[in-house]
Amino acid sequence: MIEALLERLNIFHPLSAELAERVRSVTKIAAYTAGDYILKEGQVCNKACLIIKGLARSYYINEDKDITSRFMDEGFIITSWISYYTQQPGNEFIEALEETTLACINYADIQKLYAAFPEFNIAGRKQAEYGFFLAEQRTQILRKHTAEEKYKFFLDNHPTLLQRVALKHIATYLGMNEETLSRVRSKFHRKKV
Amino acid sequence: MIEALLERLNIFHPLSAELAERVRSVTKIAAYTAGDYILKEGQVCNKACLIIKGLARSYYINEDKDITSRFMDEGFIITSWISYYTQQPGNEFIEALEETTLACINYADIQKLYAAFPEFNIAGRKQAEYGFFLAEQRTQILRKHTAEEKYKFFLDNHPTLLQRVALKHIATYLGMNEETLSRVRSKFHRKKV
DNA sequence: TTCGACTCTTGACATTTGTCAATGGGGCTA
DNA sequence: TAGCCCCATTGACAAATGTCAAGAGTCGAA
Repeated sequence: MIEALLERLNIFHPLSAELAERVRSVTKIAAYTAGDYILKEGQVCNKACLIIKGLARSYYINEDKDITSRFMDEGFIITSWISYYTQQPGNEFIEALEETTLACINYADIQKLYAAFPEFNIAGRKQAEYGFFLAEQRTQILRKHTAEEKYKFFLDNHPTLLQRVALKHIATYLGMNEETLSRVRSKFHRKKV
Repeated sequence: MIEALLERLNIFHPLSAELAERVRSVTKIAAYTAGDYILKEGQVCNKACLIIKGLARSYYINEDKDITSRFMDEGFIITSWISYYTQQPGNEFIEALEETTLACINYADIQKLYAAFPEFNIAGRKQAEYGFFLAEQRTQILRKHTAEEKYKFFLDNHPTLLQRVALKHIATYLGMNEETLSRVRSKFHRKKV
């Protein structure tokens, strides 16, 4: 399991044997079943986790409503970034949507790795750059004007998620409600036939 | 001028004399007046620039409409991140809104610095982490439901920009049109008095 | 000063999206 | 199999936002 994490880091920058050993020693494997919480509102996100297998969803509560902020699947690194970056309690929940296995490292251990192994900052930089890139992509979807454009963008960018995720969560991810998404879909698919 | 950039990098991680000298040698100062383009649609964003002084706005065209994606002022590092990260042509314009001075380094030179000075990755990591953080913050504004919530969030998070930026640009930044923002403002300020 | 360009505001109306309520289907459990 | 819960869909109506058009104020150039 931990080897998946090491492989991933190796792609960013080859790890020395010593660094690999140190990473191995601080990584913890965690398993969740559908519906389990990986992080709760009000907690500090004090770890970063690679998804080995499974699917998770982050969301927050706004005026009693559950708003999905991200979907994360295999190969993705889970954090609630604002809370992780500031090390302050955040407002996001992260929930497993399927049987999910994670490889996690604590925030404090990650900082120690950065300090002890300067080259580990190369992997850290590339991961942060990639996270930034994904965040900018997510922003694009919210800037689309109409519900139909948003749905189309979602289909283009996350073709596999439609099968794995409840529509009501996709709706809040796209910034609309369940019923609007349902109407857009029926209109959209009628058009295509 | 270049010293401002070095100071900024020093905060992230103290630069060796050699690295500082190298940074100095690849940094170029550029000046723009209000209305000048710093980047145009279709170009590859091949540099990162610290704003020494001034204010800039990034935007893109969607169905003949100009949609503001970010405002950037003193101390901010300008990139069009998706284009910079992928080194592919992007769809963003970046425009100076005031007399603006930048300290710029080319993408290729930045990569060389990362390769030649591993500790430079510490600064790069921290900058990317911070950019990621800001991107997540910007996303929050777009997830607010009503025009009034969005305007309130903008006032709380960018109190100084209101004086420096045309309202029509703030409107598209918040995902609404000029008239809606105008109505929200008149309602909002009536309430407060 | 006068003209024109631009920004911001306001009104009337159209369109889109949200809300509330009801219905049907699928899957799980007793 | 019956009953239940959850999900997705649909309809009728309400609310929010967009569109189009007009007008007032500011600024700078001729």
